[in-house]
Amino acid sequence: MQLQQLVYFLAVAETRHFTRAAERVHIAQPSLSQQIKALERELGAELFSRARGNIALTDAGQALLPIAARIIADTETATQEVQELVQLRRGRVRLGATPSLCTGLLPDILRDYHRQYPGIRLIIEEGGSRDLVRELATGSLDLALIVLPLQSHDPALDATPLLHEDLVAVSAAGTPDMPEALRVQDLRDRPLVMFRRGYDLRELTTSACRAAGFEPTFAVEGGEMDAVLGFVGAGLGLAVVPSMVAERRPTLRSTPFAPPGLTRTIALAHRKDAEPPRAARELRRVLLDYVRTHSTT
Amino acid sequence: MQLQQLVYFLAVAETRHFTRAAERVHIAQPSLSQQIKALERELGAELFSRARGNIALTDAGQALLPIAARIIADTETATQEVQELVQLRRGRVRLGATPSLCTGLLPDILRDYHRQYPGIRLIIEEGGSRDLVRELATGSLDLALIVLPLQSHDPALDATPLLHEDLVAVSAAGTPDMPEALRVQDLRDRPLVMFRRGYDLRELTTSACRAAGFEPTFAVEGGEMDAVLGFVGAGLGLAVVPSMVAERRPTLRSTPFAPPGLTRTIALAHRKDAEPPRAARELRRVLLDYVRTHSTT
DNA sequence: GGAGCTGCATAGGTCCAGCCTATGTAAACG
DNA sequence: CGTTTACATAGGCTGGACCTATGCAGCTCC
Repeated sequence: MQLQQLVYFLAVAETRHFTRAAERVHIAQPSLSQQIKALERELGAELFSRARGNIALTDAGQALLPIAARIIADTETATQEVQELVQLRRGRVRLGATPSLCTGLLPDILRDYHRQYPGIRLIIEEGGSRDLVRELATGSLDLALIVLPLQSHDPALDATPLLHEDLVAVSAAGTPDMPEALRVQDLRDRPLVMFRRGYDLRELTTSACRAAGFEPTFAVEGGEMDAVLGFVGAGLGLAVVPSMVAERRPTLRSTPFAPPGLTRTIALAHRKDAEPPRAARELRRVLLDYVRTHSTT
Repeated sequence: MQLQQLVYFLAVAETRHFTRAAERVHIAQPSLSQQIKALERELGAELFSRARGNIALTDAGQALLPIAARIIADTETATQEVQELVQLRRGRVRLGATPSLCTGLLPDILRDYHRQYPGIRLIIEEGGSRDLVRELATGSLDLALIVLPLQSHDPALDATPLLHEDLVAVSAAGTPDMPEALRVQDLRDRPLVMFRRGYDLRELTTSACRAAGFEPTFAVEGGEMDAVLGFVGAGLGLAVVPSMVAERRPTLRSTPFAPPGLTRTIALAHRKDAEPPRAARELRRVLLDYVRTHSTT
C-alpha cells in the first residue's frame, strides 16, 4: 500500500469519476487506473463498481474510505507538526514598533524571546503607526506595536490593546517657570521641540493642542527621539514624550500633565486574514505575558 | 512521504539503533539510513540525534512518533477491515422477497447461510415483485426473489429462474361442492378472498381469470397472507396461494388446479451492471444450491 | 444504424527512486 | 594503535510508477 494510492482512491471516491480524479491529482488517467487496480489487487477486493458513467464505492471501498481519509489527514498533520517545531528553531520574526517602544519596552522582551528561541532572527522595523499598519497589510511585517486609535482603521487588522503610556513634558534641567503639573494650554506659550512628520507623538501632541484651542509653536522641528531629547537638553524647548522614555534621561526635567493627564494606548497588531508564522505567534505570546506580568506590579 | 519511510522511522525509534532497525525491517543498513535521511530532508528537520551508540529522537522526531505510529496502525486496520469483508466475516446482505417466500422457502435457507456466515447481517425486505425490482434498481437491495415474468421488464436486471410453484385454491374445511381438481373457470361462481394491491398473487389470479374470460368477484379484498388465510378459514371464500403456503395450514382444504395447473416462476434477480457484494454473491450461491438440491427430491 | 463521443482499461516504453554491495569515517576500547 | 562498532557515502541495478497511444464498451445524435 502506498500513500499515493490512498490519495488517488480518495480522489476517485470524491469525484466518482476516474478521468476527473486523475486531473485533480495531476496524473494521467491510465496511471490512476493502474494504481487503483494495484491497490485493489493488494487488498484482494474491488473498491469501485465501474458501471459506465456511474462509479460507486463497493462495500470494501466504503470500509476503506474513512480510514484512508484519516491516514491522509494524519500525514498532513505530521508534516505540519514538525514544521512548527522547525519554524521555532530557525526562522525570523519581523516586528514593527514605534521608536519610543523600541528603546523602552522591547529590549527586555526581545532578550527573553531570544533566550528562548536563539535560532530566530529578529527583524525590527522602527516607524510611525501609519507606516507600520501599511507594512502589516502588505505582509512585510508579521507583528507591530502601534498606537491606538488607528487613523486609517483597517478592519483586516487584529489589534490587542497592551498598555497605557503616560505622556510627560520634558525640559532642560534649568528651565524657569516649570509648574509641578502642566496643563495642555500651558504649552501655548512654550515653544516645542517637535519630532519629524510621521511620529505618532507629533500627531498626538498637535491634536491635543488643537483640542485645547490653539496651534502649537515649534522651536525646532524634525529629527528622531534622540535628537529631540538632545534639543530639549540644550534648552531649545519642551517636548512631549512617553514617561518611560523620560525616565531614561534623568538629566532632563520631567513634568507630568495635570489630571486627566495625557496618555496613549499601545496595541499589538497583526493581520487578521492570515495566521502569523509560528515564531511570530510565539513572540506575541511572550509580549502579552511580559506585559501582563509587569503591569500588575 | 512514504509509508515505508514511516515504518523505518518507527523501527529506528523503537530500537534506537540503525543497524538493528534495518534488520528488523529486512533491508540493508545503508538503505535505511538513506530513507531516514530522505524523510528528514522532506520534513526539513532532523528526526534523530546520532550520538555514537546513543540514537535518540529529536523534538521533531518525538512530534512525529505518535502520528507515524497511528498512520501505520491505520494501514493495518484498513487492510484488515477489507479482508474481513472479503472473507465474509462481516457485512450485510439486503434481500427482497415476496411474502409467501419469506414464510415458505427462506427460513431454511437463511438458517443455513447464517450458520456458515454468522457475521453477516441479513436484512429482509418483504414486498411485491414490482416494488422489489424498483429497489434493486436504486441499489437499496442486493438480491431479490421475484415472480416472473416481470411486468416492467428492466434490461438492467439479471433474473435467474429458480423454481416453479404450484398454486392451489384453499378453502374452509367444510366448504361444499369442492371438486378434486379445480379449473380456472370454476372460480367464476365462487367469490374470492383477495390480497391487497401489490401482491403478485393478486395480479396472477385476476389475469388468469381474465384469460379464462371473466372478471373475478371478491368476497373480501385487502390484507396480507395471514389475514387472507384467516378469512378463508372463516368461510368467506376461496383464495389462490402457493401450494407451499397451503401445506402449512392443514386446517384449510387445499384443492389443486386441473392440468395444466396454475404455476408461477420464482426467480432470483440482481443488478446486471454492478457486481453484488461478496456476501450477496454467496447468498445467491447458497440459494441456488438449496433449490437445486431440493428440487430433485 | 453508424458516426462520433465519452470514459475506463490495456499495452508498451521510459526513467527515477529505493534497494543493494562496497567503502569511508568516526568513536570506543583493550 | 590496531580492532571493533556503527552510521554515512558512493555507485550500480532493477522494479515500479508514470507516460503516450490505443482498445473497447456504452451512449448520443443525426
